[in-house]
Amino acid sequence: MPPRLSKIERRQQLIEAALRAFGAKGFHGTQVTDIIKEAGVARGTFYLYFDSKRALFDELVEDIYQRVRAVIKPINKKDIGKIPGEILGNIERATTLLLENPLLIKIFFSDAVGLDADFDSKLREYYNLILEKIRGGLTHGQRMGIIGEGDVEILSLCLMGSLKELLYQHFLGTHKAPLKKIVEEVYRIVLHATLHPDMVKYMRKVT
Amino acid sequence: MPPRLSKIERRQQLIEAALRAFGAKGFHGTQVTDIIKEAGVARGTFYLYFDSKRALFDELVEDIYQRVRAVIKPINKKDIGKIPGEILGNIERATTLLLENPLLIKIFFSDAVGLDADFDSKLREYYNLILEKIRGGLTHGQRMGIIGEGDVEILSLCLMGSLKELLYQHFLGTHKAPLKKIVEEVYRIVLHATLHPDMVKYMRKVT
Amino acid sequence: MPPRLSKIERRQQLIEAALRAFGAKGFHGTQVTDIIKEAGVARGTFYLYFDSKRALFDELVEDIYQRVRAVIKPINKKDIGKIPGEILGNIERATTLLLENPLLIKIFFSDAVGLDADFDSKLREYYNLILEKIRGGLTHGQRMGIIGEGDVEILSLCLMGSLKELLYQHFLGTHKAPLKKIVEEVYRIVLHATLHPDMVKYMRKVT
Amino acid sequence: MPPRLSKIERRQQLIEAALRAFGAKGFHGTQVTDIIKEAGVARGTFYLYFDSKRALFDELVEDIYQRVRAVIKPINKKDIGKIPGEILGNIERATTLLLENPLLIKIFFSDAVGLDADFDSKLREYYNLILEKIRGGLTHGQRMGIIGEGDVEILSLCLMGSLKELLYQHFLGTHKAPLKKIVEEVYRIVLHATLHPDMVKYMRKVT
DNA sequence: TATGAATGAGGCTTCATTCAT
DNA sequence: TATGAATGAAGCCTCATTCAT
Repeated sequence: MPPRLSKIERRQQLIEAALRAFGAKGFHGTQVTDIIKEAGVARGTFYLYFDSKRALFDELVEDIYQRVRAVIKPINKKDIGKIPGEILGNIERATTLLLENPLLIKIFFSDAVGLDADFDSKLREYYNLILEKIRGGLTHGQRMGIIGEGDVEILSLCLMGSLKELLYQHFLGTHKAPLKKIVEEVYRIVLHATLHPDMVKYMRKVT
Repeated sequence: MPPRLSKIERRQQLIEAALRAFGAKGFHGTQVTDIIKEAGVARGTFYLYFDSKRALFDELVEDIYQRVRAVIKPINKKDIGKIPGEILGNIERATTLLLENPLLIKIFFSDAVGLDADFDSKLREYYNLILEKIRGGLTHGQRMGIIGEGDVEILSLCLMGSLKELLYQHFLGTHKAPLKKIVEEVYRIVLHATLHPDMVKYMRKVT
Repeated sequence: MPPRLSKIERRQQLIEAALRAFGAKGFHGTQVTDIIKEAGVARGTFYLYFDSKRALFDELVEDIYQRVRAVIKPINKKDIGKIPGEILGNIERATTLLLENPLLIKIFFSDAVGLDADFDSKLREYYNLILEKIRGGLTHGQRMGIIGEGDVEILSLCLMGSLKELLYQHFLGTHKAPLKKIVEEVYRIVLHATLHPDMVKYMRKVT
Repeated sequence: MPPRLSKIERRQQLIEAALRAFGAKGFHGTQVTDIIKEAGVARGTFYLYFDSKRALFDELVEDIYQRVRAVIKPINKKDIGKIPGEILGNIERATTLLLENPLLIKIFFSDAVGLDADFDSKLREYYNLILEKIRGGLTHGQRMGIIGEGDVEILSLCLMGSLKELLYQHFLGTHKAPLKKIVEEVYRIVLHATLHPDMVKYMRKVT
């Protein structure tokens, strides 16, 4: 009775159902029953496409991570004047991606946290890869005199933490500012907190 | 075998065992069995002190929250010159508390997240209360010309997010800077990101 | 191993296993384990068909009650001469039903008694509905001069009590008279205890 | 702190507490905790006086049984004219005893039923002893021409069933007729149902 | 490929009883 | 004799996964 779908479509259908279910109730709060009801398939069908509930979740998280990475472009360090704009672009694209897919935020920032030791270390790895990009940018910027003094380690954590918090609170509905506003403000804060005083002129231009 | 401890001590013993267990394996990963083994008491004893595994966890989280709140002192807004120092004090005390009790961080930032809808909303409430303090301080600061322009809502989220991230990464072991260093750096960033340019002279004094 | 049975059959199989188990050991003496062993299914299967051990028991009792009610027909009060025969028919049908299903008796009269306050009040309700029928019949009979004087309330309780006791003792094996004998004798007693002296001629006819 | 009581008083205190507790919630619904709270003693104290919750319950039931037996006097079969009065006396005393101690009814008729196979057979024994008395009286009465024809076995079960039902419903509150009324009516029914027609004149005298 | 009934290990909680003080 | 903290066997229910059709 469920319209015959190709293997890929059926798989996608299950992934989307799981996304909604995990997003709504978290990993532990979601039962396989919830997912198959949402997808409108039988229990056995689920295991035709995924090895386990956990395997599906892992896949979901990995996918989210890849999508985030994909929108973060390396910054062209040759042209100083363009750097702020490129940073801004990265922030904007990542933020847009996640804000447009609130469930991704919920799952990545909340369900995926504290699942178990194995998973936590994988998650840490993900964050580290993103952090490295930020760190790399900052270090480079300091060497070039764009970025002001300060501990790059800590600074990058603060940047990531800020972004995570903004996204998470946005998802929670506590703070429903429009995307554009968020991006602008984050950008302003980031630059204030990081830019070398002499660079403020570039900053103004962009904002 | 051990009616050696007073009721209060036994309770404390269980709380500490639970703290370790939850900290190590998260709420779902921790069985009552783990807690009682850790504490060295019988199964029934656990339920003599707590209604359920969940009730104990709730108590733990509530307790952490209360301890954090307790170290955050209201800022005396009369003496402008002292404000940065008082902010610094708050950051320092909260940070110290959590860094000295890494399990608190793990539980509050990770296990407690995404547990279920009910709990999430309670957690959100907690964060809101802390956010309100930050927001209040920033707003007041702006009116007095201490804090620069910018969206207070977003700024406060960034500040909290930064702190959370630093603490969490510290717990994860990714970033094991000494307490003093963290506090200083956070303070520097916070002020850079928030202070009105004219206030920089006060900032220098403190750092 | 057995997806041999239809959902309805499996359900019935479980009901019968439960009937035997409850009949043999009472509600508290019966574990879910007993029922599933008796039925030869796995633990989870039980909960596939019933919400809980208690829910199954409730259903059983409700079902017994419905079956008893179903055999008790309203008495046609137009034809005086037929009334005794119709009363006799009701007694006979109810008695037959229960004697043929001794476990029903055990469960309804014994296991179900004193289970808890909620259940007791439901049971009371059941008995009241049956009592009302008896009371109604007696009152009507008195108005028509068929039934002799006497407190209808008390009389109806005695009638029901007599029947309950006979059935229960029959189940206990204390008194294993054949069904026909029991029905006749009950009928005789009931009529002696209730009939108006002038009605004795009708009574003789039937017996 | 509980006023020093003699062993016997403390025991009695526990028995009364248990009577109330069992009466209110049944055997299974009553926890040792309920009894000791009601009695105001410590947990260990309970086991100083009774081997187990069950042992206490058994004792209670045995005691009820003895008290009922004690009020049922043998009937002097010499003087025909006095027999109805003596029967009436027995009914009256037994009824009075139980109606004055509603908890006894609840426990004996409800909690004690269906407890387990062992107990059920003991209970059956009790009832048999009482039934034997009734049966004996009826048989004797038939031989002397006082009691009419009919199966004594069945008749005696009906009598006991009637009494049990009246008492039970009285306890349940469904039927709160005054003691005197109940006794009279039962007596009337019993005699109607059992007496030889020629004996009606004696009956009238007593009522 | 799809179904959904069946499985059973796993985990939570209860409560009668014990025992050190 | 009294206490009450501690015990742990027992029992209920859940839910991810399997498998016969």
